[in-house]
Amino acid sequence: MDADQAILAFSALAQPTRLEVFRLLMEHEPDGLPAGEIARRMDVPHNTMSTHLAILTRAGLIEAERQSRSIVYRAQLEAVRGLAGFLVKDCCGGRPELCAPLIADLSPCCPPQKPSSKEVAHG
Amino acid sequence: MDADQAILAFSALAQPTRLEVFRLLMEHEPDGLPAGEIARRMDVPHNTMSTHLAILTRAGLIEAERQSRSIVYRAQLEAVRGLAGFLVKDCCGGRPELCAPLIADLSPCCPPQKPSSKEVAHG
DNA sequence: TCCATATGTCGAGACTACTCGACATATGGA
DNA sequence: TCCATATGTCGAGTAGTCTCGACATATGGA
Repeated sequence: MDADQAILAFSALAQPTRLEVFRLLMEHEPDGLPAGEIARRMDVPHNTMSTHLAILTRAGLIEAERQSRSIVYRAQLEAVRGLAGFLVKDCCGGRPELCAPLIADLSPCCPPQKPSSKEVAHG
Repeated sequence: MDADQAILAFSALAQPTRLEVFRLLMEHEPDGLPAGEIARRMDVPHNTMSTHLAILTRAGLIEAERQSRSIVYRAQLEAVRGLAGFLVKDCCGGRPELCAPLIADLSPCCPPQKPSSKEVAHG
């Protein structure tokens, strides 16, 4: 993930509809959702949504695959990894003392156990 | 970090000059840099830079503090933590199996070792 | 007060993004 | 081929962003 790619990703996520679409597709991993279904759920015209989906795709955050008449979109976990890595690693810059607490704060997000309740305490 | 705040942060970082300024200020933690120095280093007019700095500040990514006649800007590590957390935790959505590998990829970025010969000095 | 330095704010032009109607393309079925 | 469904592309209007000259504000020194 270089700076140009990061800017593409940041731009793509800096728009309410697209951010919600991305989160929606994250929830629907690994099955994905067809374009029409996404547009319906977000209450956005299909052509407007098509533009947003193209921008997210160009940023590498989602990927399209045709399934019969539908085109199913899926979130790209690799992109999230790359973008979060860019944010955190970039801050390191040879200075782990800055970066370490950032990662330490992320780790409790995914404990090696199944969460029974939805509580996520941060702060 | 809620969605609105995340969008502010993504928008702020989705611009080449601002992304570079943010990285520059990360390198200069915890001393920071005065606005004029930032503008000079980036070869950008001072008023243009002032606008960019205001946007980064409004997004919570940096903070200003007056020191005599200068206004010194510093990166906010808390914001990086929040944004990276939003990216990764948000992907969890009650599904640690998605999130865990993302964090696992970040961890080796900051091994628990001290920087040996590379002295970190502001130049 | 006056001046120099340091930074912020305003306004306008150029550029870009968002939206959506209209049309085009692609698939499946009869 | 014809039709219905599903999605993409184009064009135009509106709105927002980026940039920078000009001016305003804030600090320190004499």
